[in-house]
Amino acid sequence: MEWLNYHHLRYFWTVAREGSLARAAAVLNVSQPSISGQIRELEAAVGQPLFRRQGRNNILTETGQLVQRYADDIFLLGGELLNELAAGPAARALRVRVGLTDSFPRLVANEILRPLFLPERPVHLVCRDGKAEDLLTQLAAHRLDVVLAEEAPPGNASIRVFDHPLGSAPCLFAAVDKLAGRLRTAFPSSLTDAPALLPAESSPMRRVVETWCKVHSLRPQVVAEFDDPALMKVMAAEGRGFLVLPATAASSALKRYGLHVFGVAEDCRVRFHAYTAERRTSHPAVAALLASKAWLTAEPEEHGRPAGAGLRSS
Amino acid sequence: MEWLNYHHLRYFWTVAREGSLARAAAVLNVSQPSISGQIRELEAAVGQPLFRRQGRNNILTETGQLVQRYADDIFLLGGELLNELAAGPAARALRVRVGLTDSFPRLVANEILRPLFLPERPVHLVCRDGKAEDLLTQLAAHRLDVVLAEEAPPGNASIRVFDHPLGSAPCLFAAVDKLAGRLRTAFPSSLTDAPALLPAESSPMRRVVETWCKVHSLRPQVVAEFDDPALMKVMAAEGRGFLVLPATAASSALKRYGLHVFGVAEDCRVRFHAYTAERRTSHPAVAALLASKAWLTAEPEEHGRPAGAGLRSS
DNA sequence: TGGACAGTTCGGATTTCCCGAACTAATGCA
DNA sequence: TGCATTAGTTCGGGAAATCCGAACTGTCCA
Repeated sequence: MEWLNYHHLRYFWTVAREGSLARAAAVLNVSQPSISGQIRELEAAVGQPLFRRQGRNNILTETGQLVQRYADDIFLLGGELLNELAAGPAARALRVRVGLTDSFPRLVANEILRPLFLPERPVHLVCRDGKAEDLLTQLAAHRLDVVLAEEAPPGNASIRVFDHPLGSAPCLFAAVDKLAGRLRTAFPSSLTDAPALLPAESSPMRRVVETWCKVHSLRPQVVAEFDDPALMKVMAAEGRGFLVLPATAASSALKRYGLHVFGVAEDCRVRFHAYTAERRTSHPAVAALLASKAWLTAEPEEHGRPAGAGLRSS
Repeated sequence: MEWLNYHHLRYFWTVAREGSLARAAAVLNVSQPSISGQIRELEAAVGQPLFRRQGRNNILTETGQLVQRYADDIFLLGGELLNELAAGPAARALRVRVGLTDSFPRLVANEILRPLFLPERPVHLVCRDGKAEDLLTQLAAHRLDVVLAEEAPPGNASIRVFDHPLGSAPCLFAAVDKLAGRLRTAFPSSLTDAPALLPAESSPMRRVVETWCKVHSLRPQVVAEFDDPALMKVMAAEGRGFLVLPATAASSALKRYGLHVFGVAEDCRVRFHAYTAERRTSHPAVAALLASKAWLTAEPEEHGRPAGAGLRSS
């Protein structure tokens, strides 16, 4: 027996519930012999009797009870599905499946995803983490609706992906009060030899910062590097070094960990991208997400308008 | 649409998983047109498209995703059922469904049920509480294998039940140390005006005790009565009164609550009964249960062999 | 612009399912 | 004890579903 015959199973299940063939026949709008035959077939497939005749009524064998318990669940699910379908698509929560690259800043994601929560319709958000490569595979297989990343999608891939740049944010430099005070003067050159807590080598954020440092001839002392941004912030709160954050939505994180901004690098920008599998997504919530970029500091037309302790690229 | 067509659903599900009609056709050993047709029928039944053609491949619509999630669960269950059936009945845990009347002493039940745990085969015990009447209905409907009660089954019932007396146990009288010491002397006449914690009016245990008291012209002061034996014991531990327990397996309860036996009434016995729906049960574990009565104090041939502070019936 | 690929439509064959009629077994009542 | 009643089975023929191959349509890629 390769597959369960759900038709037979449904007849069996009805008989088990109703307690007799005759009643089941009435419920199913079908004649007794039909049911009798179908149950015989199911028993043949299972290889064991499901009912035992006890005088004039049928009682379930042990195997029958087992089958009944499964059938209960199976047909309960089927009923639920029908209910949901009958309710119509408008009543259902709109499902949005978002992939986040591991290094994608969580607070930025929070801001980007804000417009998903449309007023018209309840939303069911599914967030999956993963490496960019895996997420792209899932996107192509339509198991994700959109992927958020910090880079443009790799060109080499055989997978077809459409890129939607969401803009960029300048980097903030932050640390505990004491360290921040020391580094604030003469920023950014004060970073040389300053203790740094950086994202892991593999992350785009790290590459951006490294490049920027090289351009400005800065050589901070790397104290630690992290895959996990939360751990990084905890360490920063302990005063072990400064860290670099995208400006977007950084304030709540800073407050939470008691950190203070001591510099902004307008010309050191992280970029945020959304990938979709189709050029024009048909998913209304994703469309809303791509349309609304109000949350982001617009990319400046030209470099070098220092803000606060910002600086001009050479 | 009254019922989900699980045949159509399975085809749909396979296509959704495999990603294409052609691959699904190969997996299902069936031609493309068959699948195409079946899916069309499912879509007609659902009233909404499940797939949307995107260039040369099919992707799931929102509704399609919903259906897929349900189908995942449904066919997972079906697969599990087949696995269990293939493993054969010997490997499965033997399911025993026992009904306990609300007032049935839990510790006695524990002793009675001990022989269920057969060495040969794993057991899955299901214990249900309820009023005797409800339990009998369930027994008749073969939703229980055996019911444990403290009385013979009511004769009036139209339901056919077979009674298996399991024997009886004498009543113990227990209380906290201090109270027990006071009541031990001149037991049982010391019970008159002593503070009593008794089971609820409705329970057989209560009736047995009441009758016994009447026969011996004892009039304890009823302080409280309980449906819940655990609460009764807690109160007893507080020293609010004495309580009455069946002798069987009482020791652990007494130790747990710091209570001491100050009297035994050999002629005040609670009886234990098992009911089954058939005269000779075909359920091996239940048969084992009925066969083994070693746990019980045998009913004495004649009354009045005082044990400890026991007494002779007048 | 044509060939390869993926899926659909169509008519006819096959399998499964279903029904009514007749039959068997257990129960209940006289 | 015997007969009516209830519950289920067996057995044909007929209806419905499912299935297949062949021909057709649309998309992609070279």
